[in-house]
Amino acid sequence: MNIGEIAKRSGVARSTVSYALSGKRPVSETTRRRIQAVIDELGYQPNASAKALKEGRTRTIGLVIPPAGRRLTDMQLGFVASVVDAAARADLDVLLSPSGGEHDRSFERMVGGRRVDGVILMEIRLEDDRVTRLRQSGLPFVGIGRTDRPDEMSWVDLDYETLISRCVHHLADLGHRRVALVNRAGDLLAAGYGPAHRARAGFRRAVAERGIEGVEACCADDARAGVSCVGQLLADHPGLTAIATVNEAAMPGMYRAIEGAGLAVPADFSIAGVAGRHWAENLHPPLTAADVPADELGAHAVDLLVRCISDPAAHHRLLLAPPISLRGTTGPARPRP
Amino acid sequence: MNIGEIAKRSGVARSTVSYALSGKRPVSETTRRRIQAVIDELGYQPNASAKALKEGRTRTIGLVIPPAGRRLTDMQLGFVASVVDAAARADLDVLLSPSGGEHDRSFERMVGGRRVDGVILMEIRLEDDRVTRLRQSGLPFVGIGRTDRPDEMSWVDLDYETLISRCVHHLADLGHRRVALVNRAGDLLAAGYGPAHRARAGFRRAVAERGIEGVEACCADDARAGVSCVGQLLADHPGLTAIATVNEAAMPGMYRAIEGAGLAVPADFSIAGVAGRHWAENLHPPLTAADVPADELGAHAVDLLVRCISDPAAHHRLLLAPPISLRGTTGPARPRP
DNA sequence: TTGTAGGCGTTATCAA
DNA sequence: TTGATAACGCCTACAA
Repeated sequence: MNIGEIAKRSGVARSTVSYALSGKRPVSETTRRRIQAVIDELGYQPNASAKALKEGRTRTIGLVIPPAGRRLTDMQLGFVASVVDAAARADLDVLLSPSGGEHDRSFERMVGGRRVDGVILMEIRLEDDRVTRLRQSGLPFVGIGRTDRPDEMSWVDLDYETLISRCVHHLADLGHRRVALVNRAGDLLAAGYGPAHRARAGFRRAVAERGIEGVEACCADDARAGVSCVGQLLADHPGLTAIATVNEAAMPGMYRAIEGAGLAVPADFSIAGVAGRHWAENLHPPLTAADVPADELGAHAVDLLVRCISDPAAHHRLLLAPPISLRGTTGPARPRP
Repeated sequence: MNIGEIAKRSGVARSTVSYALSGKRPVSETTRRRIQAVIDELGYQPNASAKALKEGRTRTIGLVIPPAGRRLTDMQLGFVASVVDAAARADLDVLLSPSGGEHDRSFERMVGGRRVDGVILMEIRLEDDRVTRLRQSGLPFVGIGRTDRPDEMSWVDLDYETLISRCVHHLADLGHRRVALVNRAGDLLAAGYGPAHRARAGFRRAVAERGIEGVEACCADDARAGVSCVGQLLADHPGLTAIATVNEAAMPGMYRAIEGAGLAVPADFSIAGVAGRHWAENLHPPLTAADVPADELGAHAVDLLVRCISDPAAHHRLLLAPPISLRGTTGPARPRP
């Protein structure tokens, strides 16, 4: 079914059908109705490829997600869901590309084949080939996260450095003198993943500012790694009384390790972190954390991208530092039993 | 950058460039090389819209996911990831549509605008408008899940009826005489969501077969609902000694409620369920469950869809009933303290 | 108020 | 071995 068929059956020219649909030229009420009747009867809808070819835009945005090998965290899932949702509200479709570091066919198809009008890039590294590729392609794009040259692109990001720093200050205020950072996985840190680096930087800064002792550990993104990582920390550092963490996925395991060591939270041991609100609330006990507004982040990213598309020269940035919500996993420091 | 430009700079006709790229017609080695050099230099890649228009196919599949309002379960996330991954392996792109029951613009764009060559439909209801719409459109599609007329479409599904029945039999074998089913959310059941209905059917059948007492409860898909639901069950039914469940997301809460009632798992109380392997393993203690092979399901769906696309007349079906993995949350029945 | 015609970038048929 | 040309379905400038 195409516009020519509709035109023929309505007894008008193809252009008249087109104008009746777009409203860009007045069409008499009678012909408009006749055309509409035929369209309704046959269930016609313009072919998206032809339209995209003619108009030079696809009304589609690309969303580049981490490849499926490593499973997405709850927070990342929140981003994806909110991007898809915000795009749908703006009548934009979303094309997904699971692309990691190297050249990736689906990414290349999306960018090189001009399948999309713009791209949202998740899980950006401090140095990122995909950013380079997108810049040279001229396609508008927005990062959820930023590289080490943040002024050269548009992005929305969480201020992990500030957030972790606030956690440490909060713990120091409660009298904790020996605090550990449970960071993301070691390979992410090694690969130059921004949040892991910036969390470390914020941790070091705050620890120095307060003159307390800081211990750093990397931990894979799952509950079992959390158990062993925190188990090790507790064993190695008897004076440790608190943890600051950005590793959402490992938290259930961290709780378990603390409990397993015979410590009560927050009476004997404190935890503060950065996590999705839903995640923090559903832990037991609910986690004192800076609540990552995943929904907002995705919506903001779509919003910025739409602006980048209409004005490709401009860059837009948004750095969020949500406040810490006290939920009861932090308390006054007390020497460990 | 388009094929005409490449042709001009290579000093050949547009068709020659096209053939050099597709290999559908012999091109002399020298011209081929000359063309390739220009292509490499300019980084040319055919425009996807033009190609789709000409070829009549987009090399894209649509994936219809539940709208973002209700957040996806771990298992659903696994489906999405595996579909995207399997599609990427087959050099297919994935267009996402968050569409629930009613008419949805993004769904309509995808189907009516022929933006995709086929569709994978998640979270199908026993009666589902989207299935009706897809059938009339003639677009090949595969359901992850099936309607109450399963012979009229292609699908992959889990045999929830059999799986829950096996859980009940396993519990009965251990001597449990009073067993509860913790089903998915009540509104899902009311909306005619297949897995919830089939889980109930399997539960009732097995309970009848074993002549034991069954209690049914619906529970929203999150941990806190699990706490209150199981808390209520334990309070209302003192003789209850085991639970069978398909509500993955509520399980952490269910554990918590059981623990809160002073019961140990599996010494005092048993649980068996259906859950993603990753999920079951990461619970504490690890859950005895039929492991949903989410990765396989997604890959199978893509595979079936590809076959449906090449032969639109045929229907393909796949019903999976993975065995129960014993992990230590079920034990001999013992009267509750 | 409506019709005609050209072109978006490709692929494929027909000729050379 | 290669080139000219038509066609995919749509939108829109121009003409009537």
